[in-house]
Amino acid sequence: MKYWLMKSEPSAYSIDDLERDGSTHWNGVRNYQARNFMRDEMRVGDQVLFYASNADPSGVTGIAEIVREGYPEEKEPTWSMVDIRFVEKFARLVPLDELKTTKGLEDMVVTRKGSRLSVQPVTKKEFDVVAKLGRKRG
DNA sequence: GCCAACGTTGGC
DNA sequence: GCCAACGTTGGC
Repeated sequence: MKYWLMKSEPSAYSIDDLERDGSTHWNGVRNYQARNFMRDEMRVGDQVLFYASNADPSGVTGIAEIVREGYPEEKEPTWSMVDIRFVEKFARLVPLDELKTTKGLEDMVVTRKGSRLSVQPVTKKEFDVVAKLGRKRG
């Protein structure tokens, strides 16, 4: 099983929207590297850290899961999408600041300066550390 | 809203 | 194939 981090601006689509909808199509990704992860590497059951970007503060807000593997967008088949479903909303948002200073997360892509990749791989260890932080009441 | 850090496009 | 111009992302 693989682990991922996917970004969304909460003004566009938040963890609350995902909880309400149950599942959603993850379309609109227009970056080749991100597309290739979705098209080639995601498998049903993979776990996803749901990240709120451009937020106040930005950070991880919960967990989702891949329920449909990469398939082409209808109007622009160059691009791919996956389907995800809601798994869990964290007890608290884990801010980017905290990710940067938490031991064991030094190599997370999202903590690197200038990392604009909206779909990123994370390790199981990183996933577990973040999930533990999110479940802890702050 | 600003702007640095990217990724993409297109002229040459 | 280079690289300047342009567009976008996303932290702040």
